[in-house]
Amino acid sequence: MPPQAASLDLMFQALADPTRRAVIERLCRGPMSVSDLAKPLDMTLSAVVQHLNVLEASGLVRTEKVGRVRTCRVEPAALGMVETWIRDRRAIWERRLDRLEEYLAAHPEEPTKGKKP
Amino acid sequence: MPPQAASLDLMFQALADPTRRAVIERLCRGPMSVSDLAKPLDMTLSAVVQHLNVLEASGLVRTEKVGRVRTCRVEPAALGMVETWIRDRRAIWERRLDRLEEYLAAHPEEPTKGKKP
DNA sequence: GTGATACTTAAGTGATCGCTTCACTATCGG
DNA sequence: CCGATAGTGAAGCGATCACTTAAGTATCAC
Repeated sequence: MPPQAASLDLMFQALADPTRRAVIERLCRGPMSVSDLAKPLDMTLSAVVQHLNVLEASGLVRTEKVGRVRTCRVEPAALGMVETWIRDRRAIWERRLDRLEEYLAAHPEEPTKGKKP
Repeated sequence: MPPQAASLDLMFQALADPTRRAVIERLCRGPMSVSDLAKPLDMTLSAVVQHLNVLEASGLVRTEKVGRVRTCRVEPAALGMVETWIRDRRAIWERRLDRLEEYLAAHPEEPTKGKKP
């Protein structure tokens, strides 16, 4: 799989499932095999593997097979992409707020279309 | 709708769709009516309203109807929740990396289970 | 009032999702 | 070699998704 070919779509999609978020949380503490990841999850190994495929396709998780065990680890750069998108939106929103305050400071006590008695 | 009753599930789900992310990007620049939001989107007004329902249910967007026009705006606190989740994961991952470096510094040139000839 | 505007609601459709079962392949330990 | 372990692949199934069309309601401008 190409390294940075992952899209925000796939990442957000992957993060939308609680099972997959739980997998990521565990992998942030250290790499783990598929079976170990599956142990606390209340579903078949097959289902876990399918979740892992989604996570890997999104770029959030990278896996490597040695012998018969596939070891999974998080790809922090991918999480960083998501974080960046959100931070950028917030920055734009905050910049807008600043301009609004500036405007209100420049036009104090503007009547705001006061109602007629 | 209850104010902070929104879940990460719904937020990530909402953000997983490119149309909905585009809506959020536009709303970060300022509030907008449903029809204005719909104008550049290549789909029916009905479809846009459905996307907005998803966004509002997730807590990412708040809307208010005055007369016959519904005005939509982003809810930055919700975006903050998503950002926090990601930042927390990254923090855990980085803390782990630090411990690893510490360990490697304390045990320099550890043979790493050298292969027997 | 009339007519246009701004949604709203319901029903339907084809695609994708999350999961299961079952059968299968590879690898390791002894 | 054998049996257990670790994972793979495909088919199927009910639920949800992202739309559409079509018909409705409420508000505004005149």
